[in-house]
Formats: sequence, C-alpha cells, structure tokens
Amino acid sequence: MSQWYPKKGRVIFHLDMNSFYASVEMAYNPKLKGKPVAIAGNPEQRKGIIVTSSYEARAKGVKTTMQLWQAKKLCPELIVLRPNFERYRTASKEMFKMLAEITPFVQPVSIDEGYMDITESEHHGTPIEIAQNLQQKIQHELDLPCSIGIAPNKFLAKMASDMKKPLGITILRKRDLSHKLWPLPIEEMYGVGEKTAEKLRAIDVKTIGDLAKGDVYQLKRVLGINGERLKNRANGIDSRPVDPEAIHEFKSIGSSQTLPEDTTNEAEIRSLMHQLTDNVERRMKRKQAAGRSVQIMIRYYDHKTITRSKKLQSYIDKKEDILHIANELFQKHWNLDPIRLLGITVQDVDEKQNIAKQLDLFTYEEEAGKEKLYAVIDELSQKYGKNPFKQLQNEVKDEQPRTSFQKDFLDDYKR
DNA sequence: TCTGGGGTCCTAGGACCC
DNA sequence: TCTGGGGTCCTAGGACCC
Repeated sequence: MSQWYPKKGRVIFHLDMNSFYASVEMAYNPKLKGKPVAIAGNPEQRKGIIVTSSYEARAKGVKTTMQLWQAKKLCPELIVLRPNFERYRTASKEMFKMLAEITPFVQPVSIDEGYMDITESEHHGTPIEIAQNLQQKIQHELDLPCSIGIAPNKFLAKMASDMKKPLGITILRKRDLSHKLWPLPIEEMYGVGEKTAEKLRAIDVKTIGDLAKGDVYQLKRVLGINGERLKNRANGIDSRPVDPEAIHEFKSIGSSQTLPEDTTNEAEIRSLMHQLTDNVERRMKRKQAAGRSVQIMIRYYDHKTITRSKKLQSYIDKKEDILHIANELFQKHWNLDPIRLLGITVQDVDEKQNIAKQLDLFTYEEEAGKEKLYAVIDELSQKYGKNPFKQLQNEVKDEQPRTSFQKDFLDDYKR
C-alpha cells in the first residue's frame, strides 16, 4: 500500500539482475563462465530466437530477439542453451528473499528485477552500504551479478540501474539530472518505445533533456496523457509508491503459441486450443484465481493479428468453460486464412477469496438493504408518480447508511 | 527473411442510460 | 424527433516492458 513520508524524501532501489538466464546457467556450470552463451527457444521451430545472452556474446553483436541463425553468424562459437525456467524461478526466489531481509517494501516487477523502498532502513546502513552489501551477498551466495540504481523515486532508480552494467551501483539524485539523465537520447528513456520516440523526434525532441523542457500542450497533443507523464518523469517527478502487493493484483492469465507452420488444419488448431486452455487452467489453479472474460488472439500468415473477447456474467476457472467460450469466439471470427499463432487469455481475473468476499457482502448484507430500498421506491412511485428520486432524496437524506449498498445508493441520489 | 511469449495500461467508438 | 451533455460498460487495437 502507499506510504506517506512527511518530510524527508524517499530512497528507492531498483535492482536488476545482469543477463539473468545466462548468468544462472553459468552459476550452475562454471565452465561456461567467460564464454559467449545464449538462451534460445527451440531452434527446430521458427521460434528459435535469442532470449538472453552473456556479455561475451553481446560483445559479438548478439542481441535479444535476434534469430538464432543470425546470432550464430555473428558468433560461430556461441553456446546455445534451452531455457530452464525452474532454475530461474529458484534463483529468483532466493534473490528476493535477500531483498526482503532488508525491508518489507519490496515490489517484484519480473523474475529478475524489483524495487525496494529503503527510506526506513537506516539501521542497515547508508543507502550505498546497503547496496554494496546486497550486491556482494547476491554475488557470493548465488554467484549472480546485479546492478542497483539508487534514487528518490522509481523512475530515476530504474534509469540509474541501467547506467552501469554489469555489477554497477549508480546514484541518481535530482541535482544529477542535468548531466546524467538529460543528455541521453530519447529512445533510452523507460516508457519511450519505437513509436513514441519517432513521434517525439518529429517535434524535435531528441534527448531526455529536450523532453524535460518540452511544451506540455504540444506533448499532450502528440502523445495524449502520456506526454505529460513522460515530461514529469524526465524532470525527475514520479510519486508511484513501491507496492509489495502489486504482484498479487494480476488482471489476466493467458497462453499463446506460434505453430510450427502456418495452418488451416482444424484438427491441429483444436489440439492447440486444448493445450493453451490446459496451460491457462493450470496457472489459474496455481494462483487460486477465476476470471470473467475470455479473449482469443489469432495471428495470420501475414502477421495480421486480431483479438476477440467476450465478457461473461459469472466467474469461470474450469477448462471446459474457458475452451467453450474460446471455441465459440474462434468459430465466429476465423476468416479461414492460414494461422500462425493462437492465444487464449482469461481476463478480469481475481483471487477466489476476493471473489467470495465480494459475493458474501452482496448476498448477506446488501440483498437485505436492497429489498428495503426497492420497497421504498415502490411506495414513493405510488405517491409521486414515475420519477420519485427527488422526493426519495429528501426522505432518505437523514438516514444513516448501514451497508455499502445503501451508502452507494444514497450517494447516487444526492447527485 | 519475416521476432516468442508473458504481461499492463491507454484509447476510441458504440450501446445504453439519465 | 435531427437534438445537448455526461457517465458507464463492452470491445478491439496499439504501445510498451521484460
């Protein structure tokens, strides 16, 4: 939840594991150290792309998302490994345990990075000492390198951790912005991708500094609300709290897969749909979750991609239910062209215990309140005709709401 | 020769209601 | 009956990140 710091500014860390998958493989097999290593998808299929690579490989020009054959061409001695996700998850858990020893305010962002709010952690030392100790501990006990950014907010901490790799510690204070942040080209800013960079360059914003002193109205015109946000960030303004609960507030669970070859074969498609749904069901079960909307994604041979979704009246979590809706959507929207990729996602997801809470509240307390209020409306309709709301407002304005439904109801009619 | 798979957030139009 | 404005929900697509 959000924290409130009356006077002093916050001290935020962003910790980023360096070429995480490759580093974990090296920790398991030290013979790999110092060699160009890459983790890639299945090379038999066309999804053989580079997921991560060691710094030795990067030095030869190997980059993430590059096709395997391209990487091999640049670096013939490249050692290519399949991903071992279990290993990465294990290493990740150990790493986050170490962060949690320093403060409860840890927000994991992905398997290999997270934020910490160490404002109240003085008893562990100065921020630099804490960062150095943490980095060394992760290095010694897990044999894994990381970089840490130290700053007064999340955005600056994120930019800082990116500045020195591997094994860097970078402090980015407000007074450092003009010489450390503003000279960077706009496309290096977190939150600015290819499209946004293009739009910004078109209005002569080429560096983060240009963005920082840009005209808000022009930025809003070009980028919408994001324009203002990016300008603020460029000026070192970002009040987002470090939220340890965020990781539990997931909103969708999905699975998608590229086929070995483009296909129109219905048996193949059906089999993939089953596989994807199995996958989604399993992960929903692991998270004790249910969802209220199902989306399918179809990518055609020509890369054209459509998504189609359906919102449901009730929560579902069973394979048959998910598959049923997914099939319905697929039958309705497939244009019979060859398919390259299929995806199924359950959206509007929540943990079952939360859903139960919502329902309990509704069924017990609120149903009762509802009945009473409906009776009042009926009665008033008799008295005043079709639209009793004005009168109702007068009659109930002194009432103390006893349930949240009543409160909402009263609030509604005080408008 | 077409870049995987897992996500989040934002936008925009249409339906519907007051 | 061609006419304003505000709000919410649903759906589809786009941009971005790791």
